[in-house]
Order: sequence, then C-alpha cells, then structure tokens
Amino acid sequence: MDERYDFKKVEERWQRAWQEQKTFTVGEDPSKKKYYCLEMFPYPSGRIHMGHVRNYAIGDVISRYKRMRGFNVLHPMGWDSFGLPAENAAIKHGIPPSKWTLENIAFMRDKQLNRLGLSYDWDREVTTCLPDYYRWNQWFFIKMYERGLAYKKLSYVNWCPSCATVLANEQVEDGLCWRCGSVVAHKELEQWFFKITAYAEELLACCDKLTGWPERVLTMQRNWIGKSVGVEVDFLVEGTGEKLTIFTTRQDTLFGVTFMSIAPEHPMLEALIKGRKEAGEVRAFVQRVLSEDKAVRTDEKQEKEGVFTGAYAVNPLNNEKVPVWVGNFVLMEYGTGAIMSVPAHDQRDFEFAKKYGLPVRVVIQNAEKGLNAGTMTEAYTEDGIMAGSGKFDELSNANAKDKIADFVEERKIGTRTVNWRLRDWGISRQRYWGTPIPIVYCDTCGAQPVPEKDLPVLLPLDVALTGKGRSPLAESKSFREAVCPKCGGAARRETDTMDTFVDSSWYFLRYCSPKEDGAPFDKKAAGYWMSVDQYIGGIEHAVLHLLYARFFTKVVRDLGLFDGDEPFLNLLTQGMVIKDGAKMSKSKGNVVDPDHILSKYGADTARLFSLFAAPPERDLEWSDQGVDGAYRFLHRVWTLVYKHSAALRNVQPAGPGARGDTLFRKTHLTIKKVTEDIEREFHFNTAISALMEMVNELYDYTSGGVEDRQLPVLRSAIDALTLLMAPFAPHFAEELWEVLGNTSSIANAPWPHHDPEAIVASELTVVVQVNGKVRSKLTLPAGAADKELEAAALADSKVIEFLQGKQPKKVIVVQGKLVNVVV
RNA sequence: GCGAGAGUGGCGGAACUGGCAGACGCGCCAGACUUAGGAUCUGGUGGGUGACCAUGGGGGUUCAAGUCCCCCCUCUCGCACCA
Repeated sequence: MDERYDFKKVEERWQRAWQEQKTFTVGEDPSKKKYYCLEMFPYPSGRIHMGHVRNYAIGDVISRYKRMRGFNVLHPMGWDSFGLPAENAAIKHGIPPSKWTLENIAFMRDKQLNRLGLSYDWDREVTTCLPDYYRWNQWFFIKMYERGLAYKKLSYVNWCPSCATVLANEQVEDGLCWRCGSVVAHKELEQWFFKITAYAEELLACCDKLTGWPERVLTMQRNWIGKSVGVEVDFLVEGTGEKLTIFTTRQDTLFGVTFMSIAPEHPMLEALIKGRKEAGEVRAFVQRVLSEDKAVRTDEKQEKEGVFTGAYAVNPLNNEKVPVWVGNFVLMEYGTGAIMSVPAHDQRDFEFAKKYGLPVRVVIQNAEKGLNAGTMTEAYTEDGIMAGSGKFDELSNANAKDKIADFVEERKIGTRTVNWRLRDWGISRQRYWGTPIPIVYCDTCGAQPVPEKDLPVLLPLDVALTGKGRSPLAESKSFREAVCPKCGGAARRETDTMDTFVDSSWYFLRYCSPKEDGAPFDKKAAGYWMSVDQYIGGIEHAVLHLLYARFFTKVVRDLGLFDGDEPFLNLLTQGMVIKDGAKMSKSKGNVVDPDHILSKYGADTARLFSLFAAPPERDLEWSDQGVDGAYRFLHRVWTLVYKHSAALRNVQPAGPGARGDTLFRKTHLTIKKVTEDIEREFHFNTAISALMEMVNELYDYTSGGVEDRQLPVLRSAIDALTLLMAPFAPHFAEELWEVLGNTSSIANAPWPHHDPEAIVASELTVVVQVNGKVRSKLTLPAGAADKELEAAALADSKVIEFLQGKQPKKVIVVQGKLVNVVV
C-alpha cells in the first residue's frame, strides 16, 4: 500500500486485473435485465483525440453505473476500418492499407483505449475490414439484390475529383465532399444503389416513436427524408399533343398558372423546341447551365434565369394556353422536372415573372389586404379565399386543395402523389479499400450475383496503389477475371467497392454474436441484446450513419433476422471538445494530445475532468487548469481515505441508528443526488460536484480528529463515496475499495441506495421575506407548522424593523421553506 | 427565410414542478505550515464600500420571475431554389 496517489501504478494494476479476470466479459443471461450501451466505433486513423476520450468516458460511466445497478451490460468496441485514409497512406508511404490499418488498430487499442480504463468486452471486438465481417456486407447485398433493394442504374452522381470516387447525396455538404471539402462534380455513371426510398414512409413515421432521440436530430432526419404531398397534373403541349406532367403541392393555385418551367435536362425539351426559331437560344442556355458546377447551380444566391421555348401548354383546369420556359432553378431529380408557375402565390415564381415580364394572377384573396396583381410587391403565400378559380371560388384554399385534387383525379388529368427528397443510396465507390461488390458480369447472362457459397469475395491484398487511373481493383487482372455462376463462361468481376457506411449500418448487430460464422449474427443473441439502449456519438452523423443504420435495421427485420424496428432507443449526441473557443485542429494549433494528459495526470483525472467541465450534450471547453482541479480532487480523496483506512478497516458501516448525524445525512443526500443526476439526462457534471461537496464536508468532519464512536458513520460515508466515484474514476475507486478491506472488484459491487429517513433534516432554515426581499433567516425545528412559521417570522426583530409598525396586508407561507410578509 | 438550441460573475458552469441567483470547479486575494514553493491546508471572492443594482434588452403576470406571457437583439447549429 502506498500512501501517495501514484496513478500510473494504480491504473496499470487494475487494467491488468480487469483483463486477466475478464471482469467485463458478458454473455446472454435471461435471468438478468440486459443493457446495451454503445459508443460510435472509431475509424483507426492511428491516434485517438479528445473527442474520442469524451465519447468513451461518457459511455463508460453509463455502462459501469448500469452494471452496479445489476444490469447485464453489453459494452463493446470495434473498428470502422475500411476507408480512404488507409489508401492515401499507401499511396504516400507505400504501406499496404491492411498493414497500416491493423497496426493502427493494435496501437489504438493497446496503447490508447486500454489506458483509459474503459469497461469493454474485448472478446466481441469487430473489425470491419476483415473477411469474417465484410463477407456479411456481401451477403446483405445479395439478399437485397434478390429483393430488388439493390439495383444498378445509370444516373447523374456526385463525383469527388480529389477522392476519385462517387459520393452519396448524404455525403455532399454544401456542394462539397464531406471528407475532403473538394467541390463535387456531376457525372453520369452506372452505379449500384440501395433502395432506401422503399422505406421512406416508415423511416419518417418511426421518427415519432424515437422519443429518446434529441429533437434536432429527428428534425434533421425528417427534413432529409422530405415528404411532400401533392398532385401530378398533365398539361397538354400545344401542337405535339404530348403530356407535360408537373408536380405541385399547391393545386389550390392551379387557376393562377401563368407559365411553366422545365429543367434544362428535361427529356421532352428537344421535342418542344424542334424547328422553332427559339431553338438556338434555348440550346445555348441549356448548355451553359449544364456546364456549371452543381454546387454553383444550386447555390441559393444563383440568379434565377430562364428562356422561353416557344412552346405552349394547356392548363387542363381552365384550358388556358401558357408559355413553357426552361429554368435554371428547376431540378430534374425532384418531382417530374417540370413545374407550373404561379407568380401571385410563390415568391420564386413572382421574381421570375417580374424579371421576364410575365403576367401575375391572384387566385387566393385576402379580405383585409385586398390583393391586386398589378400592385403586389411580393407573392402572397398565406391562406385565403379562392378567387378566379371557377367553381372553387369562395372556398377556403385549404378546403379547395382537397376538392381540386378530387377533381383532377375524376377528370383523369392527374393523380395525388407523394414526393420525397430522399434519394436512393448510391453505394458504389471506385476505390480499393472497401468491401468488393459481389457481382460478376457475363456477356451472355448479364450481371449475376455471386452465389452465397462463394462468399466472401476476398479483397486482394497484392494490389498496387498509385492514386492514378481507374479504380485499383480494375487494374488487377486476377481479381477482375471471373467465371459466370450461371453459364460457367468467362466473366468479369465488379471492381467497385461498397461505401464504408454499409459497414457501420449493422455492426451493432454483429456485436451480439461477433464470432458467428453461419450468419451475420445469431438471431437469438440479437433478440436478447437488441435494441441498443443507449447510443452515444457526435452530431455529425445525424443524417448519414444514423439514417443508414435505421434503414438497414428495417431490412434486417424484413429478412426475418430481427424482431425490432429501430436499432437505437436512446441517442446522446455529445458536444465537441473545444479549446480557446474553437474546435481542436492542427491548423489552429490548439490540439490537446490525450497521450500527454494520460501520462501527466492519468486516465481517472482525464475522465473526471471531461465529465465535470460540462454536461455531455454541450461543447466542452478544455482547460489545463481545470484538469489540475480534477487531479487535486482525487488527491484530496486519496489522502482522506488513507488517513483513516487503518482505523476503518474493521469497522461496520453505520445503519439507520445513525439517522440524525450530519455526515450520515450528507452521505445519503449525496447518494440520492448522484443517482438522480445520472438517471436524469446523464448530468455527470453536477453529480461530480455533489461528490466534491461531500468530500469538503468529510474534511470538516474529520478536521478535529475522529473519535471511535464516529467511525461507523465515517465508514459508511467513505464506502458510499468510493462506490459513487467508481463509474467516473474506476481505477482509483478499485484501489481504495481494496484499501478499505474489500476483496472483490468494485465494478460489480451494488450501487448504494439512499435511506429516505436519513435525509430528513432535524431543523429547517426558513427564508423570511418582506415584500419579496430576503430580510432574515430563521432556524426552526423540523415539522413546524405553517402557523408557527408565520408567528416566528412576524416576531423576528428584522421583520419588525422593516414593518415599522405597519400591519401586514398578507402573509404567504411556503411550507417548510419561506415566509413572505407583504405590507 | 425556416427549424432547433443558447445568452447567468474574470472563466467553465449550478439553480428538478416560479420560492435564498451564482452550487461545484478554475482563477484571484489573504493567512497557516515552510529556507522555499507553481505542494498542501484554512478563510475570502458578482457589482456598488449603508437599506441598492444584477441572469442579452424592453414590457407584463405574480406576494415572489433566470424560470411563465408578449415584443426586440445577439450567437451557435441544421435546412434552404424541393415546386
């Protein structure tokens, strides 16, 4: 035993002990309630950063707390280990991606994460770049292919020139690549897609059931899915007789259509302008718009431009002829690529009409404003009464929406339709370090899925990476050449790999039975552990990973492998770790290295500080001095416990007989407070401050020396303190727990319960106010009645002074707390 | 523009259903022990050196407002030509 707090010795000792004794290894135990606590697994970049430390510290406190509360806790960790950085390292330094990745994993696990004292069941480690994992990506792909949920199509896709690969819509932020920030180009390619849109309705509807998710994440998901309900209406093109179909959510304004606009890519465009004098001008316009970058074109500040095609179409509601324009703001990928334009009731159409001198017609009136098309300065987009709309006049426009939709359907000029902003998930990547897509192409039989028995399609490890040319796999002859599973003839393999977000879309299921080799996971094990009770990670995945994982879970359910609908019941999005008010970054030079903190202060201090400085959902301002404070606190506790450990060793903790003792009361108040702070919103910062208060009180209590009769109360206080600290500073608590004479790990010790009767105060401190201002304080015996409070307050000398002989108008008594005398 | 969240000491942050604003920590000041301390312990610490003013600003409700209501300002994040 060492009386000096040597964190290095303590932490190494307990890390070894947990490992040797397999303290955190778990299995399915139907007799216990399970708790699945999961932190988003990291990409093995080579080093952890403070954001990881914070994320894992939060998850570890929750896991350790739940374990002490008697739950069977699944707390796994793994590696999201396919991805571009490994390939870039290979190109730059000539290290094979697999070597680079596996070495990083070993380093991060053994030298970094293990030093943090995290209570993971390492027997369940999942590494997505290994064949025993990614073969199941391929298996899911084939299952989805069989069900029409994986398909290939030619389309415009997002192309990052710097990463030399296609990106999913979710991976483009403000027109820039989410990973490297390059401007994303538009490219027409044949690509594999997962049909996430087949689940759009359910993904949206289930948002309402995710009550344990932050509202803003749900809002972001709802926005991303973007459901809009409206109608498609056919306008007949004059002359050709072809139908130009538009989508609108504002069918109540159909009578106000004064022109139409179609996307520059619209397939009907050529037919519209053929042989017209406008054709040349239109083609020039289209060419100019299409040559623009997608980011530029969809920028909000982009000037709305258009050109008249020379063609007219007929509004089927009023048989009016309206000109058809091409607009640079009309998107081919949304709706039908053609819109009706109602300048009076749509701001964008209004501005466009003003610019090109097109007419404005009011069809929704506001009684007070008295709208006049000639004098309007902006579109009227609010509700009102229908006007100029034939038999729909005088209806409220909300009402007319339904009526017009009915009318359109009856006349067979259109149908009710739902449009989604959500697009199918493009998963092809022209990169090497990912899961090969299990498809071969045969000249006779076409695209053929690789039979299940031939899985996995192994990623060859001897591919030269140059960073130039085509996808690296396309350069590998041995990989490329294959045999058609159907006819046995020569065929070539698909050389694209899957988006790495596929890997992270089901890893939480794999943790349930990571060694299962006949299926992606064991159904029974998943039935026991799933869903994840608490998921913790950064907000940056609010749409990406979290949406894909929800989609995959629903697919897995429909494959009959899992009985739930949603993967994550509760989601905690932790804030960033910042320094000097900014996110830590190399360029700003404000990065704090976890290794340095661990060497100087130890894991328990690092954990304690990061949990104490801010509540988990908020940003955490890193403070070196704050770390000192956490370190000091541990020293204070250590010194205190050691000072009394010999005297306390054979003392039994106090029981109900000690009710009334101030320290006993503080002990139980602290148990209550810490427990509630963890249970309610995981507010560890206030839980730790309660522990600090208790330690301060312990110092007071023991400052004059401790008599023998005080030992039981002191013992119960120190026992409780150690237990309450265990989730936050686990090594530290283990060591003190042993010093106090315990022989089994504190990790499995039961969490203390507070004694409700022990926290009842023997005296009340009553605040006395005169006219709402605090003027005095009274100490009265507990349980004093309202009448007694009032009498005592009125008899108080300060109150009498303030009353100056006047009679109180009213006296308000808040039971056991406060008296307010109103004059 | 729309949506969400937030504005409290020198700083990070407390204050659960309206009831002592500033818990706890950092920093700072003073003292003790010390040859010495950037170690440790003890005390103090919103402003103004009286009864007053203070939770972004302005109104309101109430005996009582950081907390509830109305108006406004600022910041952060997300979405944003979606028809």
